[in-house]
Amino acid sequence: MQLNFNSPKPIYLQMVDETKKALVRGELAPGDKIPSLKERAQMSNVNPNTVQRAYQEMEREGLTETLRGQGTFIKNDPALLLHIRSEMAQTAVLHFIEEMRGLGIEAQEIERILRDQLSKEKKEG
Amino acid sequence: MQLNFNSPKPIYLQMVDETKKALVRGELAPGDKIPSLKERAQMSNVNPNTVQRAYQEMEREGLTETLRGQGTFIKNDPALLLHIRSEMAQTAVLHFIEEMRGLGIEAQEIERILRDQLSKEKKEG
Amino acid sequence: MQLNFNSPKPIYLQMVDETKKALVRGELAPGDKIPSLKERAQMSNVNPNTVQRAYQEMEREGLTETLRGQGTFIKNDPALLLHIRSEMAQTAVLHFIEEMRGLGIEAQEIERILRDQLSKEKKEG
Amino acid sequence: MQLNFNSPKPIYLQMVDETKKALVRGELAPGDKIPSLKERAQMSNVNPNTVQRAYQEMEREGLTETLRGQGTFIKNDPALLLHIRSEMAQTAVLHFIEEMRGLGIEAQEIERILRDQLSKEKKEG
DNA sequence: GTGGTCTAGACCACC
DNA sequence: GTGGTCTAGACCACC
Repeated sequence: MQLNFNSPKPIYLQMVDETKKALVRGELAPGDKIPSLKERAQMSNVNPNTVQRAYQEMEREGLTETLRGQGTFIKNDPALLLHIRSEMAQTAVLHFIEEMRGLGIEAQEIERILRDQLSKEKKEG
Repeated sequence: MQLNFNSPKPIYLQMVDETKKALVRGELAPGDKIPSLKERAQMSNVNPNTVQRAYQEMEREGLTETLRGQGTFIKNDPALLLHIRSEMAQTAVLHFIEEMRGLGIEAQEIERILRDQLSKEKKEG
Repeated sequence: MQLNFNSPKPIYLQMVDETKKALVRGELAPGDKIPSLKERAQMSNVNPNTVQRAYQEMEREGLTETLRGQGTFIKNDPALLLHIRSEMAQTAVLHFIEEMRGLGIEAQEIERILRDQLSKEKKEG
Repeated sequence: MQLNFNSPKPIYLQMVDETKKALVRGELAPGDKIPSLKERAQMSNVNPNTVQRAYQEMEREGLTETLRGQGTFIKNDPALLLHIRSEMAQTAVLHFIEEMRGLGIEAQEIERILRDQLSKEKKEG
């Protein structure tokens, strides 16, 4: 859960994204309780109201549900994980292609650039 | 030159990026005069102060130079275009890979997802 | 006895209303014993403190009476049922009219909208 | 714009409803600018953050749109007014019928009670 | 302890 | 001046 306090992207949205990623990576599972507002606020060194805004957004998106006085839980919906995974991957790939096209770079070269970078990282990593 | 006024990315940085992309795509060439603050402000429906900040940033990055009383010009440096192109493509591909890894998706599947999307767009487009 | 835990209306008041409705519908009768705090708390999946507050409120409104060691009973007052029925119906109709007037909808159209909805439900139901 | 500070219904939701009603009653029109956060906060004797939450909710529901630095406007969508009017009237009538059914009161008597109240108000008013 | 609402007030980008 | 984000901290209903 690394937050970038200098990013123009609001912290509460970064928190939503990080929660989705944790779910997709299997670090969270449907039905899991997520930390309370105050716990998360302390962990992330952020104001509880900011956490609340993130949790509110997640609830609005159908990612979590809240049980009064008990806390907030990842929705226990088996399709949720796959849905979020494909949604986020789709967003990322579309954004990438759009960026490259904005540079006048087309399909073949886009693929090549990705392949080059991946194999470069493999050698180095 | 499409600006997204709801993006958290500051408008002036969006303007810098759009100028870079126009250059890379060949819509602008080294040595070209770019619009005056006021022209650009009207074209983009943006406050002249915002344009000024974009122009300052471009100057700071070595992308443009201003000739007193004559206006602002894309720097007449033959290497500039290639440099910006590879810099922006590099940024995009690194960002994309990082996003996908954040979802627990690794090299092979990243390539597959990109390939799928590109061929899907080819069919549809 | 359906409680809405996301309603802004306090749970204990929802419980009072539900008890009144059960009485008016004849599911409870004057003189009937109502469940103990603990029973009701378990049935409704609610904290006993919340039930207690509901029971206090019902006592305060003259709806119930408690006999030491024997439990809580719907008051054995023949007029009670009719009184509550007309009071709740009155509250509902006044609230409805006020809502509709707030939308600039006047008597004739209010009646029409109600009639339409009732006949629609009749056909469907 | 009368707010009830003692209602359990959150103030920000009351503000959303009041704005919808003003629109339906014709006191606001599509395209109109609504008061700025600070103006509205002063007018309503409420904290600007509370107003902002109301405005945010209206934006989320597609009722308004925000132009950076210029303010918040009722969306200029001709269908909006009728849509909200019928949505709110529908909600009210369904709620009313449900309340009455909860009291064991059925169609004919529901209609009669409404008619009686309306003609009573006519005589008195 | 748990989330929900609200106040008070700061700082920011943009007009 | 305009809305957007964030902090700090209060009070509430419910557990």
